[in-house]
Amino acid sequence: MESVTFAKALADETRQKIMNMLCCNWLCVSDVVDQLGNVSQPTVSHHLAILRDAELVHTRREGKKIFYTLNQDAVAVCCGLLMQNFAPERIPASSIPIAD
Amino acid sequence: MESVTFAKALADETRQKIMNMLCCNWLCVSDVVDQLGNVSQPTVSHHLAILRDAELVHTRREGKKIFYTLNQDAVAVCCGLLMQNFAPERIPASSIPIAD
DNA sequence: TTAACATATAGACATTCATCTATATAAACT
DNA sequence: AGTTTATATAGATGAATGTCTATATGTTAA
Repeated sequence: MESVTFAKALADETRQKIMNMLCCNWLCVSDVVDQLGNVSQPTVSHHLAILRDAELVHTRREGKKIFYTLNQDAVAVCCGLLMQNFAPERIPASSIPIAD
Repeated sequence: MESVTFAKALADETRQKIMNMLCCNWLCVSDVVDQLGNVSQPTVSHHLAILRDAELVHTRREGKKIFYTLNQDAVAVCCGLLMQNFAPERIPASSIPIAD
């Protein structure tokens, strides 16, 4: 089930902090480590790997550094899925396709 | 952080199955147990308690039975929060309030 | 007031998970 | 080639979590 993977990726405070940092920004691993301040580099790499496996980040290599940014499209799709599954009566009728 | 509680509540397949059953339906605990088929009654009660603590279900007592249904408003609010936090560039401009 | 039924709680157990230290891999520079 | 820098992986450890059985709580009926 796809939405479980998504939920598990979000189910940790440190990971959500990282996602916030990567939202609209490209940061390398050491930047994330510095901005968090209280988590080791391997732990950050571990969290990034979970986000990568869930396809919630984009990656780019630049020399020794590897940059990450949040994949907002994936987040939007997953949130849409959650809405369809768990809040179908709160989706505006205008956004529901007309059957033929 | 509120969105972590939400994500944790969703971060289990059995719990998402239960949420699906309770979406648009009022079911009592034993109904959920029967429909799941492979989980004990205390386990179902445990999952329902987690959903209740996260305020994701409504509850109603009827004699010996206690009925649950999904709180779709809460789901919609939480999904909206996730979108704002993690997909702000995918929110249609029309839905962004105009500053004054 | 017992008995039966529905749900919740307590305690135990195995698994998952977040974190750390130590080390491996990979790239750039001298 | 060897050193430095950046990131990933391996292994260990404690905490959190999902599940079960046994039992307590609460409600209805005889």
